[in-house]
Amino acid sequence: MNPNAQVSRISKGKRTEIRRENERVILDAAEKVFAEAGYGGATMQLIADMAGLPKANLHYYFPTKEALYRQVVRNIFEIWLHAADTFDEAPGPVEGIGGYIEAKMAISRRHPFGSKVWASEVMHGAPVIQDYLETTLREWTAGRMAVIQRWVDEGKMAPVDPRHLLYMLWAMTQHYADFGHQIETLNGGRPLSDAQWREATETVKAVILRGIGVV
Amino acid sequence: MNPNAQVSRISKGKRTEIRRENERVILDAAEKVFAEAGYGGATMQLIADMAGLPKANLHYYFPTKEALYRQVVRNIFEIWLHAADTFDEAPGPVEGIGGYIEAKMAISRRHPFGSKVWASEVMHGAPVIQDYLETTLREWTAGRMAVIQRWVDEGKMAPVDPRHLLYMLWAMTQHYADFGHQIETLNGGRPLSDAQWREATETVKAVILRGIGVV
DNA sequence: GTCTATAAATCGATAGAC
DNA sequence: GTCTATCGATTTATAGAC
Repeated sequence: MNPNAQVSRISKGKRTEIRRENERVILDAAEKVFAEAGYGGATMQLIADMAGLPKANLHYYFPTKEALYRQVVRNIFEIWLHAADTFDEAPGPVEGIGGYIEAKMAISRRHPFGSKVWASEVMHGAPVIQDYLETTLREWTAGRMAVIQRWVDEGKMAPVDPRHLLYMLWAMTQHYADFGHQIETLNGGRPLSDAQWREATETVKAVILRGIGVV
Repeated sequence: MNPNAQVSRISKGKRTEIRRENERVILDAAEKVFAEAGYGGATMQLIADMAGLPKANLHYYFPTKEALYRQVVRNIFEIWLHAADTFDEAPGPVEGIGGYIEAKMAISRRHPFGSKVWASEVMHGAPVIQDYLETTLREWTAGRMAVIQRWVDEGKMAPVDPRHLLYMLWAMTQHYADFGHQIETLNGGRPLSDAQWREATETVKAVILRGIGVV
């Protein structure tokens, strides 16, 4: 019997589909385990159990634990980047910054694990995505700072330092994901309801938009 | 020869002093290593090297890695708690909340490792200090929310939800410690200067105080 | 109270049958 | 492409001499 028998029984397209589906299952499990246990605390066995696969299969799809982690971080980074489309198309700070806050709060609710993995990566000195910080993120930041500065120059908002305003927006919106456990505990042990998420988003928007002098 | 010979050569007070000094050195090293590597990534060997002691000595002063970690987290928690003395003695939100922002920003600069250990602990579900969240922090939060609500009722500030305002203050001030590496990278790889820390603090204060309608 | 040596457990990664 | 068994390295913790 040929040990490669399955190669001839399963089409190339089928194998590609199996690979894509397994990679997705593994990445979802890895994101959760890395978020809840940290990189050092996460084990391939834990991720394998969460994904419902034998541990060896993880090494078949991702050569090392670090390669798997790297892919998780990259996926999150992509989500962050596209959260600011509202920024570029907005006529002014009310729509631009208000919309950015709404988009980032929605991401915090939808991708809490990804946000935590990102926070953990940065807190530990960005050993894996340092090059991204120095290239992509730096350019992204410079572009948005320019937009904010233009609004200031046009008199559309109070003269606020664009850099620190961006940091404030990142901090407040990601806090609801990264410190979600603390917020949940202070909410009587219950996750925030739809109404409470709306309340949080509206409060952040109200304070910031008033704080930059546009309402 | 008596193996306890040193007991008779060293006084009880001297031994207490040695213990206190060694515990301090170990705790300082542990705070830094836990912050930079995470709980799972930190090893007793790394902490011992950082402290300049043999690994076995750590186990002499702290029975387990978890007990050492627990003490590090507790120390940080105490620092957080006393950061809000300005809150209680202030006549209004300008001094109270403005002073709180200044105090928290100063702590972020002075204790960046502690802030990161706390953030990491909360992000991973607070396995060690969950009871503190449910008791001390909950009471602390309720007390400050009452003060803010009183200011709102007295017309001293705009009607802003006290709970989410507190979360915003925590998020923005701690961001400068927890995401310090990212901020440093976006600052050309250099730590923030004295002037830049002042600028950051003033920007946060200006936006928040204007945002709650007191300036 | 200090330190070396080591026991006991765990983890990342791989070999090799299927 | 799947899975069991296991190797080799690392880690927490301790034993025991000094």
